[in-house]
Amino acid sequence: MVEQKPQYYIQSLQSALDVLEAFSLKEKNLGISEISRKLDMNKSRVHRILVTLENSGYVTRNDETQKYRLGLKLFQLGHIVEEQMEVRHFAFPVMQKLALETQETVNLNVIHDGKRMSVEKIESPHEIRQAVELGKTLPLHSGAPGKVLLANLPENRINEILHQAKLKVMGPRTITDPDQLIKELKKVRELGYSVSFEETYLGAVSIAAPVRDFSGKVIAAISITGPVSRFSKENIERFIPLAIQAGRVISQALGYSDRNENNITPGKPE
Amino acid sequence: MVEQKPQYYIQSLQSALDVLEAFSLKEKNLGISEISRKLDMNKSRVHRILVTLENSGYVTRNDETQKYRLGLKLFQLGHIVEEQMEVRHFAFPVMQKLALETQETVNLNVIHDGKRMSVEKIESPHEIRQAVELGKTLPLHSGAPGKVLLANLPENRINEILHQAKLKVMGPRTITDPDQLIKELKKVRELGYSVSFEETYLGAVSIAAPVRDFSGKVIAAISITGPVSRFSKENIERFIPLAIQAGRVISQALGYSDRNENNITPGKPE
DNA sequence: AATAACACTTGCATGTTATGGAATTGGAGG
DNA sequence: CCTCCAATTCCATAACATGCAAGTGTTATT
Repeated sequence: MVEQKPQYYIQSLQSALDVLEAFSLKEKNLGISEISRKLDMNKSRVHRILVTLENSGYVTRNDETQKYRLGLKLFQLGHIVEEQMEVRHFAFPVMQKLALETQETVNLNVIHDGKRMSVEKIESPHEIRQAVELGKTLPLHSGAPGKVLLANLPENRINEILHQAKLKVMGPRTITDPDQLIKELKKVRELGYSVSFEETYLGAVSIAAPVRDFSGKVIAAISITGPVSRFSKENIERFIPLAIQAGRVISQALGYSDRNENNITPGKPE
Repeated sequence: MVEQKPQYYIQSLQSALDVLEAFSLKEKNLGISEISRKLDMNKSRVHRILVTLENSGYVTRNDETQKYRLGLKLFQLGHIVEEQMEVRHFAFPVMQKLALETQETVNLNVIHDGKRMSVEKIESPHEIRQAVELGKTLPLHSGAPGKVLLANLPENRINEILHQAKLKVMGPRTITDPDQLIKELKKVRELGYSVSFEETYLGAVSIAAPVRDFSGKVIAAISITGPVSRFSKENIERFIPLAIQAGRVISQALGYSDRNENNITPGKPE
């Protein structure tokens, strides 16, 4: 929304995309006037956009309430995206193994739009566990998977993200000082993994390691998350190499050859 | 595409949606000229649409090949749709039970855009099994789940679908004669289930039963699918009541009260 | 190495068509 | 019955999406 706009681009289409993005799990049902207010758009414009979107199944209307929701066409397109993400296929069996070994929730995270997003998950069998919503986005500066992804971005991108706005406090121990974060990210690059205590959620610990493609670029982060109560010092020390190893196995499946394991292979600058 | 267009609708937006739908699992990577040819659109128009879509993450561009693919924003929106489909949540445990009892692939299907679409699946543990792509659409006139969904549509919709074009042959035994299909659909309504032999795929058998919402309207079909070799007469006779029962349990979870089990409750006309 | 073929990008003039505003209809609540 | 708010419809206007044509770049062909 506050992005710089490319030169050749279509404003009317952008408004329609904004309308789609006005919907969320928290606000699944929206009426024309609501959207109109929320996006500060003329009502007739919103109306016409919704009529067009509905005609192609991007939204559906509930005849009773007259409100709209996101439609099945998005389910369909979303699953095409899901299917074509190669990393998910390679990652899944490795994630299963990791989940079995740790009995904790395992996630695969990627960067989307300057945030991190979970694209695959296996939930812990414990009653108390992290429940993940696939597709939900969280900031990069908070939590182990975010830090792994952020740490391996080109330096200018890191600075952009750290300085673009005040870093949002997500949990009790979110690091919001850019300088401290820069140090932390350096450590993440050197160690090849990241741990976070309650940075994003109260009572949650995460351990994350990078996943690289054939070129060595970090394209995802694999993470183990669970409640502080089960993440004893011993468990954490056991989990860290498991996470690193899992990341490495997926990377190799993607064609990355990890010849010199002690060498730091920085993310390929774009 | 050949739909009648509502009065108040935005052509430029429609073109952009058409561009999105030009992508599929078979054609995941498309260049500007390809799309331009495929949709008979001016190249600069396609270019500008893609720039705008890319800017919001609806498509991504591969810098090497210069081609575009569908982007993570669609994954995200798709998962919102997935989460908010109540029927999936109620259906899942019932589907698990059904899969366990039959050891065959179980699917939940809904109607989308005059076709049937699988929105949830549990695959058979057997090596030889139906492999389902969630989100893929198939015609309603072919296969047990399609017939269950079609049979419970209002009569005018049925006629529309059966007569709008020549019914496509999908498998060795697809029924393409509208009159024969109408008889078949009547039977499906009376019996409360449907069986299909190789109507959609060579060697595949399906059994499907309806799922109703609180109002009695059929909103989904639950199906069991597998290879002819395992669908002996005895197995089919065993599976049919299991499918019906599964559909009934889900319907009840949705608030449908099945007071008179022998009464036919037709789909509520819109 | 030269040339052809093709894909993507850009600029600009044009008129199509998306837009805002205002008026109308419809439904919910008091 | 009246009020309020939401959705729908109409219409005049000019904003801006569009097509065309030229430009750049890359790959294939001779």
